[in-house]
Amino acid sequence: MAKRNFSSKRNAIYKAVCDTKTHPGARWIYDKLKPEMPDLSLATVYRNIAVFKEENMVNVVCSVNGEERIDSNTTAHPHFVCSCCGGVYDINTNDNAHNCQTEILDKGFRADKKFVLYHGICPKCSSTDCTN
Amino acid sequence: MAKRNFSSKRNAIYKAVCDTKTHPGARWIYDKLKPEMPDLSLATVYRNIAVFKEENMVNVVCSVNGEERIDSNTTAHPHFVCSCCGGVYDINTNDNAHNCQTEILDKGFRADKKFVLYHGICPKCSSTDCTN
DNA sequence: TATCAAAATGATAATTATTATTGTTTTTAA
DNA sequence: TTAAAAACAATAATAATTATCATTTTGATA
Repeated sequence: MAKRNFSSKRNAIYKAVCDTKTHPGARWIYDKLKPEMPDLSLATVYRNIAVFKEENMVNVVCSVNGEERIDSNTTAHPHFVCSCCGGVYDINTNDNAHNCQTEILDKGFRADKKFVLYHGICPKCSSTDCTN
Repeated sequence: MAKRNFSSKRNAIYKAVCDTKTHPGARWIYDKLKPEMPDLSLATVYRNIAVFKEENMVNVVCSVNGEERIDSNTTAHPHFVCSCCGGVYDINTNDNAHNCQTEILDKGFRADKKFVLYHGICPKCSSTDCTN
């Protein structure tokens, strides 16, 4: 019953997700790894993201322009998505409620995850008058 | 400078969104209206949803299986998405933070919307041992 | 009411993210 | 070493969304 080791591809994909703050999508991961791993297939990136989801190693924090963005930090924390550049950021607020996983919900609803997402303009786009 | 009236199609689409608690996607709206409006095009549904978004008449509350789900109630309130059936629900909690639009965010981040989303199993799927 | 430009529409092609398929390679456990 | 299971690359298929374009509807105004 030894835990199965990850394949080298899977390890590289997971590491790429862990090593970035971009909350990447599949394409970003693929483009990042492809140069150093020329035989990587985009399908493999998608397949492994699916595995990571099942294993609760990542969460989907939002979709931006139809693309799912994931986070390897699965502890509850709020995110900010820039409606200009599409960037996804971790953010600090004075609201601690996003840490609370145990709110009492309507009778019969059993939640296992909670996501808090802000929409707006990020600092970079604010300063550069981004017109995306 | 009189405000332009909505076309009959646009009115029907908006009414369909307002009249349901399903937090529908484009396809749902189309299937709902098509019988009584046989010349309705799916493109028109998408086009008008885009207009409603621009005019802040609807919010996208989440994506379920790659499909955007919208809500005509644009006041801040939390949602629950069932990972079994894909249903999206309004939900009550003992957390009022989701009503607070004015949290102090990290320096330079300007939020204009906040979304709170729970993931879990809805009452119906809990009781029917849904295996979707 | 007739007219004309802007807006909206239907039909459908194009785009794009994601998933499925298939044959091959790698990994695992004995 | 070896056979089965898992993972893989390549690519086809699927499905949501957007773009195109010719036509129709709308609304203001003459």
